Amino acid sequence: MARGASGRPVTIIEVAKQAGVSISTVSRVMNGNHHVDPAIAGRVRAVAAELRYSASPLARSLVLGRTQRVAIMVPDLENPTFQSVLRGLTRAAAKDNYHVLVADSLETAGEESTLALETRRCCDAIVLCAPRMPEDQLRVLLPELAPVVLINRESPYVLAPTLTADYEAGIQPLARHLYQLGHRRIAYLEGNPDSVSNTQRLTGLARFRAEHPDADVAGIPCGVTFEDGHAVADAVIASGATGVLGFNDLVAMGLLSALNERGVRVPEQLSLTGFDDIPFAKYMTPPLTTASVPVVELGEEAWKRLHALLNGEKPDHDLSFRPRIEIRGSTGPAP
Amino acid sequence: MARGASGRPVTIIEVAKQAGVSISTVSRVMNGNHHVDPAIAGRVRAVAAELRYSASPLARSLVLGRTQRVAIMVPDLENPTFQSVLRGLTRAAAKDNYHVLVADSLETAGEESTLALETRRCCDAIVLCAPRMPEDQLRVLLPELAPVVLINRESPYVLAPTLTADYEAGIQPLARHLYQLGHRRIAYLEGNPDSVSNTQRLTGLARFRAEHPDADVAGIPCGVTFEDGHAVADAVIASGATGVLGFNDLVAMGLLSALNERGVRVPEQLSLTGFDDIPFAKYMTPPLTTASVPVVELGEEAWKRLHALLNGEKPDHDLSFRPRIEIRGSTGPAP
DNA sequence: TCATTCTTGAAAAAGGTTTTCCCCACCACA
DNA sequence: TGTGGTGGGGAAAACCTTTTTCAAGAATGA
Repeated sequence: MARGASGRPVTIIEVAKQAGVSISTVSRVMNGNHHVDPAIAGRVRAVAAELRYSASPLARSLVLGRTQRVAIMVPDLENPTFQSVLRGLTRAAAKDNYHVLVADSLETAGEESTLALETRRCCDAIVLCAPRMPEDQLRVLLPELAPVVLINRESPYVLAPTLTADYEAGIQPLARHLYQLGHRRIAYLEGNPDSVSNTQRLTGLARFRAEHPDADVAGIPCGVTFEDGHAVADAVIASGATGVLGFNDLVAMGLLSALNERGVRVPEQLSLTGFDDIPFAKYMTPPLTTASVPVVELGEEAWKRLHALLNGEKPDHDLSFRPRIEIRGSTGPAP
Repeated sequence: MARGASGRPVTIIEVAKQAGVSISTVSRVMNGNHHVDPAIAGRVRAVAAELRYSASPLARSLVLGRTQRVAIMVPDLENPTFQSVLRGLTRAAAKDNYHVLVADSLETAGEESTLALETRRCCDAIVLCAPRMPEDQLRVLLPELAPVVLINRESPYVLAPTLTADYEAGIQPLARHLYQLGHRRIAYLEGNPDSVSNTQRLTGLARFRAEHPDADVAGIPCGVTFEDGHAVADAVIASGATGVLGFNDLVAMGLLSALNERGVRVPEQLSLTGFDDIPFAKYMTPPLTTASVPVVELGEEAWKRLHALLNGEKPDHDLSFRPRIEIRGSTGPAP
């Protein structure tokens, strides 16, 4: 930080003194106010540059009532999905001169509301990813958080811009894809039972089951991480399923890894799908058949809505991204 | 945010009025100052709770001169390495009630200094990852940024806590590992020519060459991403190398993917190593031999030093993590 | 010359808190 | 009863900026 003669950060007062003008004038110049003599403006700017002055964001925030900062709370910063949302948000916000504060709730369900509120106080708005927060808790939280954009879950009670991936719609083409390949015994590796996105997938699978009564779709409790997927390999094998729908790419990759260790060949003996299309999915061996969710764009769209909200404009319509099936090498004809 | 009768956020003044005490007393109570009558303190706390008052972080920051916030600037938020550092930093800082601001410089070399300075002004300290910033630029930047912790590059001129991975030392066991497996024609997929970490690897390889004059180590210009690794497959094959050292796991995985497409079997026809041991490396098929760098801990250690700096304490010694070789399935005997 | 417009300055309010300084009351001791 | 000390509480300064108000002076046009 630029320090003045006093050794402390240089303030607007010193610039004013040095330039021989009033504080008002410096402020007017720095904020692009028109009614100021170009000659004086030039001098002020020169002095400001020489002193390396820039207004204290803190003081500015206080008087302006905005911090040029938004936050995002994610359940797990380790998850590539949220990393991508964060990236999309950060880059989009940066273009409008906003910074992004990141909060990792670590899925500590009890603290999520508190953390969100506390984080929200430091900035102008917040993006909330809380897939497992109980509905009634969300309901009281959201109004306190406004402006807020919700990601990956809807709240029927409160009006907040919401961006989702349509997991219910997305899982069906994957199941149908397996079905068309001849798979009749299908296993679904379940995510967190109390997460919205897991419920949606289950609903989608129920539809699929209704369409295809001859298919047997069995749920296997699993989880959301590599390790979870890795751990259920034996259960999968024991289930006799020939096609497996992973809750997400991570569990699919974990399972794939465990299957390799056990000598089970994919897709010859077992077909496997993921969900999300994280960057690594297409580089697996075999490349993972999955449903792609444009998470980076989700982050960007979140910013658009936040930005609109912050400017008192009406945000764009809610968006539900329809996952797009990406057929790759991890699925093949049923044995 | 809790809003008072006026519709605006409730301030310390309203609490004072409601409790029939002065502003000072409320402040003292809220900050745990001892010299206050327990009865009054109780009343103040009750009123504060009822009004859902909590002090404005902005105003607090202004008067306290600290924001309880630190920043991290990374060259590319898409890179799993920096994601992990961010995660380690965020979680460690959260334990001490600090928030983390994230800035993605996007490797726009020209703007890096400006972005860092601007970001730094919003918070109390910053973690800098700028592997490609020219030395002289870093030299003038660092003093301006203090308190600052440097990640993955040292600056010989300035005293700032520095955390690095010893890429020079780390690449040698990988090369030796290939050598011991009989590989004599070895290719190194180069990262960014102007990045410190690439230079260090080259130095390490020079050492290896000196040790093993009969080994032929050729550099192949590549890059740092999946796509870069994927793109050099033909050049690698044309080089006649039987062992390949990737700049990092990403290029190794990209190359692996391209080799699979071309029917080149790993490790039977070609052995391949990565660097970093990102979470996905061990789930590849075959699992990637690599050198593991504890990036999450790097983020945590960065926080420790930042925290010390912020409290006027002497930070722990600089740390250079010696990468640990992880031998997995992607390397095997030379054909 | 007069009226109008433009530019600048001075001063103050506002934003919300912490902290320093001071005062008052109370207690103990002489 | 007077004095010194102590502990608790209030007033005000400080943090730094933007914005508003008011006034004064200069320049311009009629």
